[in-house]
Amino acid sequence: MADKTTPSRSPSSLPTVRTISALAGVSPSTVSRALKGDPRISEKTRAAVAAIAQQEGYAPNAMARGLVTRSSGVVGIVLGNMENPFYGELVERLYGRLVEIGKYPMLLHIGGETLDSEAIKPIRQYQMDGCIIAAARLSSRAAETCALNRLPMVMINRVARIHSCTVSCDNYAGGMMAGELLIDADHRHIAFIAGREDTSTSEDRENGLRSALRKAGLAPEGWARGHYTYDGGFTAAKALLAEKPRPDAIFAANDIMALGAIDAIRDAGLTVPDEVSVIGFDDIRPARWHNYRLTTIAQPIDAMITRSLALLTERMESPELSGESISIQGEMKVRASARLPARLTETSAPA
Amino acid sequence: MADKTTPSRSPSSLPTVRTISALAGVSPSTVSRALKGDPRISEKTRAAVAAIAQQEGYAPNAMARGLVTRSSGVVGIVLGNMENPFYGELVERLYGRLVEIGKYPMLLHIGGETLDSEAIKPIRQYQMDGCIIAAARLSSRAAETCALNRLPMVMINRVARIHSCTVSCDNYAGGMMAGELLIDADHRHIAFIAGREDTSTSEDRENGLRSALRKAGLAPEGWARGHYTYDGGFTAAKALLAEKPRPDAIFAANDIMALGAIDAIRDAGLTVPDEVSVIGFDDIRPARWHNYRLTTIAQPIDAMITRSLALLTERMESPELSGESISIQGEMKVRASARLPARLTETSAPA
DNA sequence: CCATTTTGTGCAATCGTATGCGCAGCGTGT
DNA sequence: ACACGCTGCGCATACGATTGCACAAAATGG
Repeated sequence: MADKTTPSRSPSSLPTVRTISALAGVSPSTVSRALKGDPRISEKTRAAVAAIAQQEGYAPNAMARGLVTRSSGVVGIVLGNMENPFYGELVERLYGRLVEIGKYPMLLHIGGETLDSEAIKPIRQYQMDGCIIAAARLSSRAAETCALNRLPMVMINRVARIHSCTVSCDNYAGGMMAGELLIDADHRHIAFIAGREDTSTSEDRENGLRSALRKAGLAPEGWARGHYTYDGGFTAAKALLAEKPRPDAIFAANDIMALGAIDAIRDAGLTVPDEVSVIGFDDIRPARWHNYRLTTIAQPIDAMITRSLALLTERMESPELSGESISIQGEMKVRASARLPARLTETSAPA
Repeated sequence: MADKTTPSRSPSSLPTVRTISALAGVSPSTVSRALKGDPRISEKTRAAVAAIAQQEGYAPNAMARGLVTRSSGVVGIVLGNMENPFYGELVERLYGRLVEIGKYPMLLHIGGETLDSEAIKPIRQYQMDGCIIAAARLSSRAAETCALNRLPMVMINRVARIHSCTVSCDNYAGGMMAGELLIDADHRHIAFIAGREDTSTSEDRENGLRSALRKAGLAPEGWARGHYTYDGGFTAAKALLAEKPRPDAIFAANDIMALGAIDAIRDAGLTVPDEVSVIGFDDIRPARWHNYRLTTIAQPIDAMITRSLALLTERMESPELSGESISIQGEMKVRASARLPARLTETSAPA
């Protein structure tokens, strides 16, 4: 009843390479080669096969292919806490760039800080081609496993404890820019709201600020932890405002905390930036909202993605390449949440 | 040199079922059965195999397994515009629930409205077990393909044009609740900010509002489109405020537009809720921010996920099940952006 | 016109797992 | 003691694509 070329299966079943080869009157190998443009296949056959494949809506089974090529076309991605819109923006843009290079993103983890070996299991099970890790770190056992398997991997916004690739914004320079802007505007009591403990991003931004302060002969005044959340930023700012002398400027390690800080300042009956200036980091979309108009250092998301993917694809071709760290300059976005230095205002406000 | 059980491969290579079977002195089939608890395997062998597998860090290759079982363990997810924090929250929670049932989410699309057949290609290539589509719809060709392949699929917050599953908040009831609250608080000029064209969510919420207005003998006043974005909500509100009579309340089809509306109202020198009340829909996290304290109808995200996954898993077992639509009641969160009805305030404000 | 290269295609093995079926070995009933 | 059923496990094949190698046909050179 069922001949060899069309084994008896439910009619809705997907076409396989055999279906196409039967229809085209060639062997499965020829179909496979034709479809991927192997130069050994004549142009005539290639066109014929392509036409039939197109018409039948054939697409090679990724699992079968992955089994033999040992490359699944899947790259894992792990994201930070989704309360922070930064990761939404990141994944949105990252997604598009990945499919452009023929890779599909599988979610490995969201929102946790440290990935244990359980969390990275799917990497092995699905033989992922690579992995992009934003704002998380690996447990030492997990890192070991990845290194052992030579998994191409790039961390965004966290330095890895193992020898691997890192792409980040130049957090130190960003912190310095923030500090300089505040100092230029004659702020003398500058406080800092830190992110989560033990995160290089927060530490680097803080160190940048401190360096600017030191250069100006100032000491840091006021420090609180905001855990990278809105509520954290809010309560941190509340605490800072209660100190004496009250800070006249606050630099938060990320935007979402900065927004919390602005709300806390206003909640305390003070105005931004007249009584307290606020600067954030990231340039998430809410930073542009009319109510906030947050002055901030924008992370160069697109550039970071470009570099990340370059590092990744290089290593997918040559796994022996060693780790590399790239840091890209951020751009200061001057808005309304921080008082401007006199030299900037005098031209725009001649009255 | 290389014996049969350990074919010559790079030393870092992953253990396979053969590795384990050789170590345990049993056949590969026994290993496979032992690890999935086949009752035909004796307890003793099972334990021995499990121990070795554990020690070697063995995990079955998902692609090889998927190839024969015709089920990949992957479910596709498509998300709406990530400017809206709602989808960040959704994916964060959805992710956890999926891994609980042993499925891994692969991103299929983000932010676009209509999925063409190109976009759903990975569904076939990776033989996905199912698909969860939030705030998007399928082109008719794409829908056809899915139906043909009997792909279990559930749409969140959009009704499908084909016979499939839908889970959504009861948008009509939600719109009505919003309307009733505003009317109770003696608002008489109630405007609406719509989302994107042709989205059932926006239309249902609007119809709910209209129904409440009708019941109170009121006509809707003011209508503008906000495209489900902050900026859209901002400009829509600006336009509405310029109309005469000026609306004394605005109901926006989602929170992000409502926040834009609040900012527009304040930007116009008016206060919320004294001069204009605002109600949103979703209960995204920024709605709780101190600056906004947005009164809104909360989407029951967890319940929606639960029901979605139930529909999905049912259909993964029995693909012949027909489509089903579930709508779940939302919960009104009364905050500070809408004036309260007298009956609610008199007890709490006895002065 | 024959030998040799080039070009295009097919055969068959392979990737790692799952599973129908067969087959030992053991226990049990008569 | 013999037949029979039951338990526990292995053999072999299938899943769908890729790819090294062999090989036929066509092109080329002498």
